[in-house]
Amino acid sequence: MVISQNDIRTKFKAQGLKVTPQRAAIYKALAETTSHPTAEALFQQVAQDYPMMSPNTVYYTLSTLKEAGLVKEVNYWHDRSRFDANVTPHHHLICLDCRAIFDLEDHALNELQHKANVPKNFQVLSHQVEFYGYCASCQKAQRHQPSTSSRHSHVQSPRRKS
Amino acid sequence: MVISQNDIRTKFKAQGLKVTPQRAAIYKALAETTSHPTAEALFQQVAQDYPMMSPNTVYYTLSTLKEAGLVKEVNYWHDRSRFDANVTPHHHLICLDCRAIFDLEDHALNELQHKANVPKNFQVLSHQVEFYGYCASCQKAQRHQPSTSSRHSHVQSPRRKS
DNA sequence: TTGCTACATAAGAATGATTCCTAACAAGGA
DNA sequence: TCCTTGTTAGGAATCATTCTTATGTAGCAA
Repeated sequence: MVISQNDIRTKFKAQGLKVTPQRAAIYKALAETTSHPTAEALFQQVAQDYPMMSPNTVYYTLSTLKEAGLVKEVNYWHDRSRFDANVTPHHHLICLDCRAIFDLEDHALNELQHKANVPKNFQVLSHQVEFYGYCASCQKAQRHQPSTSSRHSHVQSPRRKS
Repeated sequence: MVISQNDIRTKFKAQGLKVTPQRAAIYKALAETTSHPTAEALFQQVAQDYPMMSPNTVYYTLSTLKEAGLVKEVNYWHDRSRFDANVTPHHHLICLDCRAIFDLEDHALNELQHKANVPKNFQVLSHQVEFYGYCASCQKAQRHQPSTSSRHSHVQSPRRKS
């Protein structure tokens, strides 16, 4: 999907973001693919037009665009491996604040892969539903404290700020 | 949930795994929690009983148990961040072989969070369904080649072996 | 148009989860 | 009990991501 400089400018302005050539190029590259690239892949591509580009800028820009809601991190939960000895099909509730993961058993959800509109040429072996939101404790905490991050600890906090 | 040494021995034997004290302790710790711990958290806990334990052993053991199907990595897709400029609700098909991510639009899936059996005290903001399996290309490739990993490249391969 | 200010960029160093390498060890079969 | 092979511990290496800092520039105001 092609996206014009004007579209980009409009989107950025709407979020109060400065429009810089690097920033626009990174967003353009991401908006014109459906391949869910890594930061590094984006860097490789954009660097062809901007040889001085630093990987740093890609990380910084993606983080900014993410905060502005213009891009999404597909694998939100990528920071560290999390393990489970429960290998039967089940699903997860993920707290965006304290990052706790709760199990959700819901038989109806287990049937999705037979019902969803998956293209025939993709062979599905399993699936998993992730619900994102706030757990009971974090909802309570939010009534009293400003909304920074992890205020209390069911779980160890992420290794990096965000 | 309590799990006996005998249960552990039985499960391990069934998969042809040696039963070592460290390995049993790591599995026991994981089987007795629903908190989806990180490797480091498991290490912290198990190290209380096995002061000589190395983090290395935890990683190695988890990888072994994972291959044996005794444990699961919750966030399969944790290795590197992947980005998407499509911020509208949609879902993903994830190829276990080449690790490509394909978009899936399915309006019915978008309604799940209103239908699923989520506890009332968890406030759901969004959700996402991930289907795991093999994409068309990887299915074809598997007819000819032994099943190691990434054989062809829609996408850059992971930075580490598995 | 020009100058200012705040935010953006580049470059390099630092961080930290995970993996690699290797030597000593031990489980389990013979 | 002995051997073989997979396991463990320790330390070094890897590499995505973040931090730090100095320089650059977008966008507003005059």
